Amino acid sequence: MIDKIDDLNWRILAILQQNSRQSLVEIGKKVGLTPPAVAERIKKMEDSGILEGFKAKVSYAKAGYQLKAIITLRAFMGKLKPFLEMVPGLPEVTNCYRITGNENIVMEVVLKDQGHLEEFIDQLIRYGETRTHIILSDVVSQAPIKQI
Amino acid sequence: MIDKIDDLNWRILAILQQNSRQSLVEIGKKVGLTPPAVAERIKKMEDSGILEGFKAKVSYAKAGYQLKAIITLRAFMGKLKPFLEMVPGLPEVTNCYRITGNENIVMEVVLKDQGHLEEFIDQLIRYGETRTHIILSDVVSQAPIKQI
DNA sequence: GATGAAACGTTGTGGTT
DNA sequence: AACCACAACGTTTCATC
Repeated sequence: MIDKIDDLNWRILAILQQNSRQSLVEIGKKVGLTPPAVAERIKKMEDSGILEGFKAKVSYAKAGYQLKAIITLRAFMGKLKPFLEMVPGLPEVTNCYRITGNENIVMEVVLKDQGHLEEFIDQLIRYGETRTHIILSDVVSQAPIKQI
Repeated sequence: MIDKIDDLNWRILAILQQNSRQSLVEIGKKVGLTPPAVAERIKKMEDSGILEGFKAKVSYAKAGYQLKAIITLRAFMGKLKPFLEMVPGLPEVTNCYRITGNENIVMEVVLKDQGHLEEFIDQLIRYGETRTHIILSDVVSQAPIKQI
């Protein structure tokens, strides 16, 4: 397996992060390799775990989720574990992290409307104290990972 | 253009969000359509903006970013606009949102190590007061959007 | 990594419901 | 309007160098 990423692979990663639906011919032209060489490099990066997958990005708004929010949770004593087991089942939660600091959890959630937000927060109050921040706009959204 | 998503399209979206590198033949088998019918549905969803794109997911850790953090910023008077113009140029910032509440901004950042984190925070102090939370673990990560 | 051939997938046309 | 069948085209993959 490979562990360091060379410049050519960084360029391939940049291309695939921007748009993964390009043919090996197109990618090869951009980086100066033949299609089989590109295919082999992509396969090796998948095998080594650098490339975790290829996913479609769906518009939250067009899918009917008009509201996004950041919610932090400060779990009650003994309620963190039940929360961690329950949260992957919530369809509204797109990201959830355990964090250091006064709060234990931060979540990014998508919601239909304010009523939906209210219902969602009501589900959480038995696990801990929440703080909600409505997202007004995306400044940076899923920026590609760049070379250090 | 289409504005509502029918059940068949939701199933196609679920498949593409899980793995966008499946052939039209495979997708067609799963949803009970022929490849041209699947292709036409995907094209229409792209045209209407429901499908925003196809992107490769890269491992932060394997790319050399050992640390993730959530940083909130409470911008100083007159410093929010300069910050919003500057932040898309920071390679460490993968997501950045304007939010309601006491803080104006929440960011998700990737970093090499603690020294890198320190340097990064130092860049921000001229724009406002920051609060940093190290991410200990991912509980939910880029969950697919589901049907309401 | 390149080349060339075979296998496979995608895309367009025409026709059906 | 949405889908199917089939053919033409492009892409991926595999053997060999």
